[in-house]
Amino acid sequence: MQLLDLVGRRWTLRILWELRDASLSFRALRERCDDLSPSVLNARLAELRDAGLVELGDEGYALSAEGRALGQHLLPLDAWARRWAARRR
Amino acid sequence: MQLLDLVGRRWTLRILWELRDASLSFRALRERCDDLSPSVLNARLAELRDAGLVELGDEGYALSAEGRALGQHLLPLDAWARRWAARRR
DNA sequence: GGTTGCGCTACGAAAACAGTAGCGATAGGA
DNA sequence: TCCTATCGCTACTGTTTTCGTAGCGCAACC
Repeated sequence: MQLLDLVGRRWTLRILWELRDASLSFRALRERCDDLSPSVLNARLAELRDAGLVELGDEGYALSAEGRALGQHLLPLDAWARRWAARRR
Repeated sequence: MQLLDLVGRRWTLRILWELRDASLSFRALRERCDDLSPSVLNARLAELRDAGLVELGDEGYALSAEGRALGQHLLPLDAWARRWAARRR
């Protein structure tokens, strides 16, 4: 799947995840992502904006309609991940 | 989510994806993944085995029961990804 | 004994990422 | 008007990760 080319890179999924239920400014987003380098954050945001999944509005960065749709499909994955994480400690 | 630490790295999702419906030998898996370096493949496989998602059997590498469960949750994501990829060309 | 395929390692070169400082723009208050 | 604060973002150096390639040790087969 071509989604892997986009999402199979460091920070990409994390950024989508952090934006899942709120708009965040560049700096706030950076803090949420363990203070990753602004250069990398900017590169990922450019890719995600280019892919039409994220957009920059008045209230900062937010998921687009498509980004939210993708986020919805991530939720069951998260539910599974939580059970998996709990199981393997 | 902690799954991101594992899956949010290059090749990890791709490897799971290639194993989704068949066992593959180390070398066959390597070919499917655009001939990625064996060192990286080995590192990812070690992580995935450590996470209990992949195991090495007589027929090569294959998803474990948990790995298959995760794969199931990837299918709707793939369906969405296909539509998304078609939409944005 | 030679060939074939297996999982895997070693190592130098290239690319990605981290860490930190700071720019230009905008807005608000003294 | 100047100071301060915050915004998105760039620049630059050093470390870490990944790539690319060669090849090892092992087993099976002829």
